[in-house]
Amino acid sequence: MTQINPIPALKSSMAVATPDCAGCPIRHRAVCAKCEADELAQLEEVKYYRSFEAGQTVIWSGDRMDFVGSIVSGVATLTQTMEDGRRQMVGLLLPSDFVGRPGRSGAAYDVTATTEIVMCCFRKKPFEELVATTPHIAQRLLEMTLDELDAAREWMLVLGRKTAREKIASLLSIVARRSVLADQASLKDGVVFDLPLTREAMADYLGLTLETVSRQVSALRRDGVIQLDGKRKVMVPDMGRLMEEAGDDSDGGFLG
Amino acid sequence: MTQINPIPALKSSMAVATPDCAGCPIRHRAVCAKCEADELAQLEEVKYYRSFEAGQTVIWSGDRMDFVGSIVSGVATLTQTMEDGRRQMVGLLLPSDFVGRPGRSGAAYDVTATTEIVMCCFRKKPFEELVATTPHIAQRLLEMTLDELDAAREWMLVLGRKTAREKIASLLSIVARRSVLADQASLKDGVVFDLPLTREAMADYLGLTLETVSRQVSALRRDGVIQLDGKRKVMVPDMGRLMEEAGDDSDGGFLG
DNA sequence: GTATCGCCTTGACCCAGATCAACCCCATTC
DNA sequence: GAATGGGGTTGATCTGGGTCAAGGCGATAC
Repeated sequence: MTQINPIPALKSSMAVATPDCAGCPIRHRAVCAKCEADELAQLEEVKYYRSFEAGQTVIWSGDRMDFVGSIVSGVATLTQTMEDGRRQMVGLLLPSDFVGRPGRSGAAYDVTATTEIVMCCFRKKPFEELVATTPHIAQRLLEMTLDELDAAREWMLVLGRKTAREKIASLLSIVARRSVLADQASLKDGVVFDLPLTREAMADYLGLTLETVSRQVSALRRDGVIQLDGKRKVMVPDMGRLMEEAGDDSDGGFLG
Repeated sequence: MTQINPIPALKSSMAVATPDCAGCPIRHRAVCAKCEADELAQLEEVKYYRSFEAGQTVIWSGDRMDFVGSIVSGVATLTQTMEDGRRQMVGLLLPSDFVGRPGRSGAAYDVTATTEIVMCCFRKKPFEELVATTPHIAQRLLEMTLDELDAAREWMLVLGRKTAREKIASLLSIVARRSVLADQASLKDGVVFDLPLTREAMADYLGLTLETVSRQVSALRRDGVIQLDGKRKVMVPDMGRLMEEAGDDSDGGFLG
């Protein structure tokens, strides 16, 4: 079961992204300018990068997990599987998202790369020591975990009470918001992004079948809520409209 | 909207429970024996108790929340509501569960007492200062938040992929496990507990209608998985059977 | 007593989304 | 360029759970 890839040499194509480590939990979502330098000094010796190809499993549920880290680029998913094969995705990991659970020895979910990804990892022991001795780090992790908890609870509403069409719109809306933030693009009139998930992965996230996903995506296209360029490139002419379709009661601060 | 009850004098009937504060995040789920005394000394001056009657709202989503705390006795719920009235419960708060979000100013969900409850509260400012200066506290909170995140993700599987019958069995199984732990009762053959939720509340938790909840509860009774004494008292002759009905792939350490 | 109210149950019917099945599209590979 | 295979679409049909409606039951009020 356990399938740990050897730590790969960085490809030259990654060299641009890695020196700044956009997804590093310490640096990117900065804890504290004052102490950041010291923290990094401590961490550099236990920090390393790993990359995975689309479709590869990063770690299986139940396996020992001797690192924590975050996504630098690409998209990964957290999924749970029942004995009879029913699957539910419980998290979508985009760049800057944290992976791993300080204080826990095993992985609780399957982590799978859905695109090629690069992760910034820290060996778990020294990272935990840092957490134990540096209040700001534990606070920062608490902050990030609370964000994840909010996201999980928002998703409970999606899973429990929304229609298939609203579910699709909710997913597109979330991916659009995150992608756009990353691209620093202005918007309000027209957002374009790549959908990094297959129809099946979308179905697993939304608690639907892939056929229903396909039908509802087609319906949203037919109704002009989205436009498609190929299967994966999505254009949203009016984010407000999309968020209405998602049944959101606010724009989440996305629009002016 | 904002509805804060005056802090009530403790009833004599509570006096038994409160001095030890079973639900206190610092004490009950102890952080560290060594420093506990100091922490408590700091906290006592900002710690107080509040009680609410069944049906009362503790705080509304969006309201300012100037305290954090935990449930000492009784049961409360976290719910989210859409504009059109669809409701999804996103958390069930049992004794020892934490309420509130350090570092956040507003409540994210409606918190409602479903039975009479007693909470142990801390004023938020001083609590946050303690968190900022005491690594163990932040770590303990991180630990508790990770537990909640796991629970939320487990619930995503329930909401997204389980049938109505499995959903009911999952809920009964969770409440049974928590109640029994609290009672220190032995088990393996026969568990009895009170279901602190109306059929409607169960429906809101499970993403079902109250009619479906009623039908499936009846079906589980008819099939001998549970026995009912009145509407709320539940007897489970065989926890293993119940967990099979819930579709759980493990007993969660409950048996054997 | 009986009226009222909140909560629950049960039945009849309906529909959103699942299931089953055929087919399309397009990138690889030989 | 034919074969293969992994996504994706679309249609036909089925069904689990929703919706609507009619009581039941026990507690409190008069």
